[in-house]
Amino acid sequence: MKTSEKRDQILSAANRLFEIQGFNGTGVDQIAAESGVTKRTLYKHFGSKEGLIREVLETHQQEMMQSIRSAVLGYSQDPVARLGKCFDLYREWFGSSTFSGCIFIKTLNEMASCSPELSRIAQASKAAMRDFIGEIAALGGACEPELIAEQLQLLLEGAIVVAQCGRGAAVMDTAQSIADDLIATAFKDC
Amino acid sequence: MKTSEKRDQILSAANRLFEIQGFNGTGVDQIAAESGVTKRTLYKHFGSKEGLIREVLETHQQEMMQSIRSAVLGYSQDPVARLGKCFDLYREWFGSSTFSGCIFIKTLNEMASCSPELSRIAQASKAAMRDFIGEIAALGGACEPELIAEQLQLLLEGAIVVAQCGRGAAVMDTAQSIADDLIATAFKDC
DNA sequence: CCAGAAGTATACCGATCTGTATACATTTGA
DNA sequence: TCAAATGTATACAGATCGGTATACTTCTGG
Repeated sequence: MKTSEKRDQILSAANRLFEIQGFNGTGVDQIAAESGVTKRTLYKHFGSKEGLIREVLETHQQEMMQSIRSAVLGYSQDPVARLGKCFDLYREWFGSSTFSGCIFIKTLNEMASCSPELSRIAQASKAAMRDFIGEIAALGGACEPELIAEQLQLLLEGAIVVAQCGRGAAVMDTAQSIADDLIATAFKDC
Repeated sequence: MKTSEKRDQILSAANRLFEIQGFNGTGVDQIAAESGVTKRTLYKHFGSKEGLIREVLETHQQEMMQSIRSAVLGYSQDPVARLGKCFDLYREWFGSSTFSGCIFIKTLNEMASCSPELSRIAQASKAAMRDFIGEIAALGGACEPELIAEQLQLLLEGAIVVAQCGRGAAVMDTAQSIADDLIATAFKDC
């Protein structure tokens, strides 16, 4: 019952507009208009604007993690190559013409004071990505999986911000070179 | 003529509210009320909300860089200690009870689509911090000042985001340990 | 077959938004 | 000293905000 074409159109348009204009900068009317539905339909599906944002974030998180998981796990069996693949995916993201930052960072920056619920979802998304890196490291036999996960997360989040500052995908040259050293260390002598 | 008590009160309240609630989440009425001035006075000083935001960002940038400069340059003559001091300052920032992210990252996330002018100011702020790190490194005789500057910027920006994700100041343990290695390398053999 | 779910179209509500108008008070510097 | 600058107080304009009401249509599955 959760599957509906109109519903997906709304989620897709809302996600796109929130990424470009932010949450408070995007009105419900605009989302309805660009989804090709009426406001009535939108509210039937999501109840409120905050409900819509919640669904957008959760759907985005689910699809993103699934996409990263399959790309990384299918790329190689080697943990070093797998972690490198994560950075490649971020590089692609930054290079895409529609890149305009991370919707979860946006959530923390814009909604933290008015919605603990949305903050929690955003934080959970970041934790899930860090845990995924930790899983890869642990499966590959890293000395301290949680340490390398936190280190790489630091680089990836920093890269998002620096890419937004006008450096684009080029920042990944720097990020990946630091990551290579950290990864090498994480799989040495243990 | 640019110095005025009321003007400073407005800038201070606006800066605080923007950091907590974001730009679109903060109304001019609220800023005026919490500054203890009327909207009329606010508009006499800044012309428009965007004009106010611009002044807030430029003032914030000026005061922040001055504060960091004096703290870092006064702390030691040793470039390694100076760079470490930058990380200490960020750790203090994350640990403060009012920490709620970086106002320039907020600007890029919320205003990029509606104000290239504000985006430019935010990007310039990030570039200024990176250049400052580059200066310290260059003065200290680093092999590649611009490289270490970009590397440390990556870590500092990442730390801001991760700190916002609930890790708080603890993330600086990880960031600083990576930075120590990068800094050691930057000042070795050249 | 037909009932209920899902959608459209349009108008509306009260609140809030940025920004302005009018009229008066206070401060201050040449 | 007195005029300009700066401020207060209040009301208002026009637009947009999130969200709802009414009335009608279309799709779909048991």
